[in-house]
Amino acid sequence: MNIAKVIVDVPSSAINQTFDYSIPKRFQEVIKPGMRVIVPFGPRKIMGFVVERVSESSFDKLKDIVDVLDITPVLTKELLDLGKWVANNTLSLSITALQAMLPQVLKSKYRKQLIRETDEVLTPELEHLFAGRGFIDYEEFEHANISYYQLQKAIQEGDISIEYLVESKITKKQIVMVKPSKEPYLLEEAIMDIPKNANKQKQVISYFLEYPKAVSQKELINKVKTTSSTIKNLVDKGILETYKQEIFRNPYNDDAIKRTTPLPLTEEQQNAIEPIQASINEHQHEVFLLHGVTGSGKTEVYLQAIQNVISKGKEAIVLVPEISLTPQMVERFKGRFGKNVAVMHSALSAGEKYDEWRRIHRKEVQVVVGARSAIFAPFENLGIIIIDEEHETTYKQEDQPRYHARDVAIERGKYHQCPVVLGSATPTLESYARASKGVYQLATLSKRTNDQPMPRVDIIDMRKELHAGNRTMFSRKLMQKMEQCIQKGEQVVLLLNRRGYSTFVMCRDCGHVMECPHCDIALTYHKNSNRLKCHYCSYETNLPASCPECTSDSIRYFGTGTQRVEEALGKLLPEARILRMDVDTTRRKGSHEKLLKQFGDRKADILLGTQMIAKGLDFENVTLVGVLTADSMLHLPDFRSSERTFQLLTQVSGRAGRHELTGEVLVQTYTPDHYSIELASVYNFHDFYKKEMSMRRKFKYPPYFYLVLITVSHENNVLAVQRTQTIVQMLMKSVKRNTVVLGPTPSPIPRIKDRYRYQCMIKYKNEPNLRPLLNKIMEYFSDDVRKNNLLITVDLEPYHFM
DNA sequence: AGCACGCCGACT
DNA sequence: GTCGGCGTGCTC
Repeated sequence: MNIAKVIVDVPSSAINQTFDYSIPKRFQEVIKPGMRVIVPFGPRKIMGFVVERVSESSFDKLKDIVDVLDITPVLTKELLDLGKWVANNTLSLSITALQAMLPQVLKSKYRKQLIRETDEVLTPELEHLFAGRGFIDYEEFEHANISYYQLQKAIQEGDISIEYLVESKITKKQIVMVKPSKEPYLLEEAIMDIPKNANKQKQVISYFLEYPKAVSQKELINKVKTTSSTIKNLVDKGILETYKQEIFRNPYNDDAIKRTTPLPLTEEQQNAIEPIQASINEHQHEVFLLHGVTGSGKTEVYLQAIQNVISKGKEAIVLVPEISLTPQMVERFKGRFGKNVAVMHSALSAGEKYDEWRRIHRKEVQVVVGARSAIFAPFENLGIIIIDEEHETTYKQEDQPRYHARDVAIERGKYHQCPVVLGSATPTLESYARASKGVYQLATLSKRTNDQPMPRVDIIDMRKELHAGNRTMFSRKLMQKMEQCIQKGEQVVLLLNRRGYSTFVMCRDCGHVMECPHCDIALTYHKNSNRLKCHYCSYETNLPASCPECTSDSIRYFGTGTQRVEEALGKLLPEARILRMDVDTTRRKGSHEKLLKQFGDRKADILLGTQMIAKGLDFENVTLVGVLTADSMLHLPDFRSSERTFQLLTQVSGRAGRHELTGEVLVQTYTPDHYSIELASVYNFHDFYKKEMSMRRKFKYPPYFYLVLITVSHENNVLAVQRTQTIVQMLMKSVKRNTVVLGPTPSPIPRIKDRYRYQCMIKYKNEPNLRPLLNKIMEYFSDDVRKNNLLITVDLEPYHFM
């Protein structure tokens, strides 16, 4: 078994296979599948994952593994297999799938160096480049204006050699520790020898007489009220010694979190949790869809199921959408399970993420709460996987590997024979349909735990406002309600559904809209910099003083950005204190929490924001929720737009009246009779489900059909269409009769970064050979991709169509 | 992907 | 003879 099968770190379809290496004697006891190794690959050295150990290879010129990067495997057998599964199911490369399972810092960086091998004089240019040094970075050579030929000759002569290095990005946080280097009785003697005036030094030694254990320098300085120079003096005298110790960053202050105990469950909760507990106890894989209205206590069900899992010595993964992974959310889990919880969140630094990952890897925790990628937590004894807010699209990764965390969860659930719980107030049609068919088990929580009714929702027809002469973006009713609310000292949440709308600049005379010269999309106006920016490439420009088309100077910005709403609101309600929450005000780490805390402390009357305020907020003093433009995403080119609208309205309505005070919701819209808005306003998920299902059936969309979206892009418009056309033809030839192949269609954004984009959509019910077929197509175009800069992306079960 | 190798054409 | 620019094929 002295041969290792290795997946090497080369993201290319030509390299998407294992390579065999022989394991040198010194590593034979060490190397296990799942470890990262360094292997020679052509002239270079690169990182690779050992996936298997075997005793024979069909390749006869095996090279040796040159180094091992891990002491224990970073990937378990299960995760290696899961990587293969992910690669197969998303048409991605094995190496990409494996890398996606690990924290960023475990990725390798590569460096190339030139080594001087002789003392003899080199050419003047090369002498100048080395400037007396024994080796230099290859980059330096590239920047210096020296011909490659010259270097090549020096290499041939053996005067210079090239070295390929593999480097790690790992940074381990270290602190300085101090401890006495003598026995206590010797310390007492040492005190005598300290000069009379060196009081602090004596105090430090006395400290160690009392607590002879090692202590961090920081803490010591704090306790004795001294400085590092005192300690350094004692180290120089040989009385103390310092050393560095690696510590784990803990971004959350666990001790400050109040511990909670399980709450008594309502009858509904009890009914919901019983089959889940049974699945845990009987070690049976099953998928549960927990359909619970906002405020119905889904989290308590999760917590008590996890409690059961922990008590069996097993582990739990909880996935939460990125935006609702707020400190409040984390506290609920840390409050119940304390230090037994790791948190994986994109707001953590790379080092912090690595430390949290290691806590899981070392089996120091049994629970991980995290965003999408936490589904790959290296647990070996999973007892439950929970996906909260199951309908959120952030669970689908938008770049390679394009996996859906829900699918991965179910795959892991099967392996570990444990339950997977999908929770939502507004389940996806896909999941609800499966539950209806009995593929998933459905559990329903229809009542709020505080027994309050859901807040009343009023739909306001904005067309009538316009007819009545109200040109502001606030209806008269909303204005009146806000005023009342603020007078009573209660708070308002205003949602601006900005997707599909942004502030664009248009000439009032000729109608010319400022667009990006590289992408077919309107530029977005940014007020703080007074510049126009493209959201798809890095292009930006100054706001022109006059229209570039007709030179008119009546060029204005339109649309309803949060900044504009804030301004308008400030004029209409000058006495109101407004807190704005959007990408601009929450970019800085921690600012999200700070804003929410301010609002919670009633430092503002109105919280104005985008999607991010729809999720998980729980403020007792909020009695009015206003949705400014409910239909802004209804007209996006996306078959899920009705579903998304329904989900968002339901989620945001749940923000009002969560406590004693009753809440009220006002929904402004230009399409008041659209079924997604009407049915959301009466909390009628069932009728929405039925109506939307009939639409999906009619237009052949999920859950009735599966989808594949192929996007082709190239600088040359004609070439892009032609290649898409070829793909469509290839598909048509091999596909079943009831399968639909659409295209070539220009992408909703037809050009990005000067590349023209075309799409092909496949709708199918059953195509067992689709994956090989798609692989064949990709293979067919591999030359065009390599030489011609053609780009083809295949997205199985897409969630974004732009 | 990233690298070497080799062929070719331009320049001195 | 010297140098740089691509196109091609390989990596255990």
